[in-house]
This record gives sequence, C-alpha cells and structure tokens, in this order.
Amino acid sequence: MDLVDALGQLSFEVQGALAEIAGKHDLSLVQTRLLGVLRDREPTMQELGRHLGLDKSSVTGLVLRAQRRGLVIRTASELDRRSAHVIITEDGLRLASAVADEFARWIAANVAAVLAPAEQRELTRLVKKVLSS
Amino acid sequence: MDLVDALGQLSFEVQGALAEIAGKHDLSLVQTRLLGVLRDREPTMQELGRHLGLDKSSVTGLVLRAQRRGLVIRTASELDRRSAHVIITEDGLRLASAVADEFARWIAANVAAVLAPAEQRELTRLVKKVLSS
DNA sequence: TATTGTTATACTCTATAACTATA
DNA sequence: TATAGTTATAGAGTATAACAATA
Repeated sequence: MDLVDALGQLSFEVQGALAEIAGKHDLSLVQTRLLGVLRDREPTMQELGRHLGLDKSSVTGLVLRAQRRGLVIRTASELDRRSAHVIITEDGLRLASAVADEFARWIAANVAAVLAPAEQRELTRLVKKVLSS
Repeated sequence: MDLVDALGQLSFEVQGALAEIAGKHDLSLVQTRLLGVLRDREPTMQELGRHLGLDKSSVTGLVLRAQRRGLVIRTASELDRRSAHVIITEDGLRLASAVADEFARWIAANVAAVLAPAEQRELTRLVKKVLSS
C-alpha cells in the first residue's frame, strides 16, 4: 500500500468514525461542521456558506433545521438589515463539545494507542506540515 | 494543533479533494466508492451494502442510478434466484480509473511535494500502522 | 419460516432560478 | 443596480417498514 492508498483509506476511516459519533447524537456530519464553525464565530448566512463551501440556499435549510432543534438562533444585523447572524446556543455548544470529546477519545483509542509517543509526535508533525501548505 | 485536530482536519481536506475530483466527473463520493468496490468484486446487493455500510434499500437506488448511466449492470445469480450480482462496465471502470488517477496526482501535488522522500515513507508507515489495528 | 431484494414513504442535504427586501 | 437571504423546485442519498419471490 502506497501513500495514496494510505491517506485515502485513513480519510474514510476518520470521517466514518466522526459520522458514527455524530449520528449517536442525531447529528449529520454537516450539522456537526456547522456547530464547529459556530464555536468561534457569529457569521452571517453568507459567511457561513463560505466556511462550509455551500450555496446560500443550502445554508438556509441547514440553519433552519438546527434552529428547530434549538442548537442555533438567528439575530438581525444592526448594520445591514438584509443580513442575519447565526449564533450557537448553549445546547448547541454542549452538543458540539460532546461530539468533539468523543472524537478525541476515538483518536486516542484507535491512533494514539497504536503508536509510540515519539511516533505520535512525528505523525502530528508530518500532517501539520502537509496541512500548512 | 494536536494529533486530534491534525487528523480531523486532514480527513476533511482529503475527502473534500476527492469529492471535488469526483464531482468533475459528475460522480458523488458514494458513487465513487461504489465503483471502487466493484473494481475487485462482483457482489450481490446485500454484500455491496455491507461493503458500503448501507441498508439494502439504499443500495437499490444507488445501483439503479449507476445503472441508468451505464456504469454497472445487474445479472441474476445462478445459485440463488433471489440474488443479483452487480458488475461494473467498461465505462464504469474507465471512470473509476480516471478519478483514482486524478486523486493520485492530487496527493502527489499536495502531500508528496511538501515532504522529503524519507518523510513520505515515514508518513506512509505510520498511517499503515494505524490502519492495520 | 428465513432471506434477498424492491417499493412506499419520509427526511436530510444540495444546487439553480426566481423572488423580496434592503443597500 | 447590486447584494443578502428565502422560496420553489428538483434530485441524490439515506433509513424504516411492508411486501414479493425464493430458499
């Protein structure tokens, strides 16, 4: 198995695990990403679309479904009355944290447990080097 | 950034690239995985569902849409007349190869180009170690 | 009775095009 | 005119439950 196969397979493994963890909390991968983005920001619908790589019309439905579950709210912008900012709720934050914690435990059990400490550091260094390019 | 963030982010990068490459050929990620599975096998609908982690009812629609595009065919099983085997066509194989080749080029440009040869070998070794657990 | 696969149904996710309200 | 957002519409993808055909 070469580098291409290794990274391809790894990405499916990791995304599969994340999807399964999210699913246990009745979240899709996209809803999980939505909450993840909103942990650090209070973006407009348009900015949210850019972060997620989605059309504005897709964001409308995505946010609506999250809002129905009480995970986010929308507030009118002060400056531009066409705009709305999306804000995560306490419930949303709790859910995002629960998924993130469980994902961290999955990495610990399935990656960290398999590699020696020096190997973990080296893997992290190499992946970061790739990501920063 | 720690190991958890690094692997999470990497998986999104890689899957995003793969989705974009597949999209250029009018394929979804799932359709791409379907063709990938069928490169090595001629499974029944049920076996296909196990490979893809999908319910049999989901597989019905997935295969139907691939069949409409001429990427797969279904043949009746000789042994069990309830069963149908799914077989990839020449067109399907060509499409699967095109996506795989382009993905390999993406890895070469975005990963291999960033790492020294020894680092590439080490990254491959570490990822394989994780995957084999 | 059990298994293979399809169908009916319902929901999420996505994009395009048309629209409203504001800038 | 241009931009922010929603709505209407269409299609892919998914699961559950009910069903038909075969084992």
